[in-house]
Amino acid sequence: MSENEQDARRARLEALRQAGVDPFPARVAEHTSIAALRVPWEDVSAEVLEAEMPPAAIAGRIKAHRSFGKLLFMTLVEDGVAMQVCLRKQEVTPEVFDFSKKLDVGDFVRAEGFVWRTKKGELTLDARDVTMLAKCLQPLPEKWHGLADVETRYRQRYLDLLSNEEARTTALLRSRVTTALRQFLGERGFLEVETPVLQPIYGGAAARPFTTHHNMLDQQLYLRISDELYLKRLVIGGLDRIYEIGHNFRNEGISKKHNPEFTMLECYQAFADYRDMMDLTEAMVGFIAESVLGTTSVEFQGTKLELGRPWPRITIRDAILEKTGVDMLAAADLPSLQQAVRDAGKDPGEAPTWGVLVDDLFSDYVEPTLIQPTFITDHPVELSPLAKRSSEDPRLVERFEPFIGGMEIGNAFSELNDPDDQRQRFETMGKAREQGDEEAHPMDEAFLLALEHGMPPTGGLGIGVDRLVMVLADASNLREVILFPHLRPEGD
RNA sequence: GGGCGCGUAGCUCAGUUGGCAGAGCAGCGGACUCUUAAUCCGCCGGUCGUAGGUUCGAGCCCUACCGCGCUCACCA
Repeated sequence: MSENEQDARRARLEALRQAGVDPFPARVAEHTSIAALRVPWEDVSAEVLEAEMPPAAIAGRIKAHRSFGKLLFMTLVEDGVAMQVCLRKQEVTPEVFDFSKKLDVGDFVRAEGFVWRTKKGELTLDARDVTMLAKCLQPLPEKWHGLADVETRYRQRYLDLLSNEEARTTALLRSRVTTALRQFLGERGFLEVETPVLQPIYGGAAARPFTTHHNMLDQQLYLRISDELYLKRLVIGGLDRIYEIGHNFRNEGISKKHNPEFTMLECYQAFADYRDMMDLTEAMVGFIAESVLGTTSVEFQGTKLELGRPWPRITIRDAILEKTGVDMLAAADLPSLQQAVRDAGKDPGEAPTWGVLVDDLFSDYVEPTLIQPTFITDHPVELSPLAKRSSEDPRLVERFEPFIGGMEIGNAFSELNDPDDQRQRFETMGKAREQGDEEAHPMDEAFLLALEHGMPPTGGLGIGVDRLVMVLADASNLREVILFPHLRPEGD
């Protein structure tokens, strides 16, 4: 016979049907989870098991299948936990033995028998009956080397999860992170809310949006680039402590730190400012690390990070001054800042405005050095259209960004609640748009109307959940912590 | 978008100077009552990413394209 493996599996599927066996039954007869079954018997001796013969039934996917003449072993896996099953020809009907011999790796079965221990000491289910739960028609990745092809790991993540322990570990870790996040915020009285993904006007960040269309309304809509403007409306409405964990969509480049859709936590606390949000951020990240890893000390890309509080708080002015010798506040317009940069022996580049040059200096000379958790604070107002002005310097805002591992993992500020100032900021952004800045914020009259109804002093915080998970999972690429990262369509 | 690298059997990978496309695992047939990467014997399995070109002859050299990775640029 020269059939390939798929054909062979199809043939066995047909044979089952011919024999009157449903290869995809709906019901699974009574069984115990493998994890739960192992617990009471893990340390019980072969002699005791032999004498007691505890009856048991388990269900799982066949991970390995080894057959001898009159003896057969297979390993079942259920929810990540494995257990060996054996069939002895003299103990089962010829039908059951024959059926079991023809099972494929990847099939799901239920096995019923007695808890037992082999001569090699392995806890095993000595089966008397085996039934089909679901046929697997495709061969699974090789048992020894697993699945290494990066593209296949992303496109067919289920294979990655099945064959690479690390993929499973990361998925579990990510889930525990969001659980811990909800626990942390819930304990502090924050309410989880949901706001629109489809928005008539996008806002809350500087980014190009994805555009879509509602057919019946004949309305252009955008996939949100941020939840911010809706969450603030809720604060105005008296929901004083709220958060949302959801996807944002930004129509930009893809890199190991950027996916077109990513998970953002945004939370807002009325009667708080950005200092309070720094306290909250430190406590939150520490709590999450402690919850999922049991420690705030983590290894990230070869460096030990201490995520416990307190984190240094450095103004963006001081950070740039320290790394470049340039004082952005002493050189408070574009030409003088450019000159200061040149005087420091560095290239000011093509930055069109003072604020952008500040941002460039920060990105080039400071950001890569922020390995240990650090708050960078007090950004130029020009870069922060939704943040409240600093009472000490109107050129700056009460804003901070937390950095870990050289990555920006969030953004936060004392929220701008002066509707007239907010209108001016929008208008400034409007001019930038006219000058070709596609990422500048569009005017949002509905949001301004909401602000005019009064928003309390409020602290707002956004955390890039994917990047935080990267740090905790020691992942070098965002795609490792996103189950289905965006890829180009498969070519031919 | 630029640069560099990669793409060979279902999976993991070899493939020499351009000279008949290979191994292990998986699969198929057989042996086997304690294996757990089972073992042993036999067999099947290929659009060498795609399309062109050079050559007597291309997995290998050249060109274009597709996909993936790294990196730079762009970008929170």
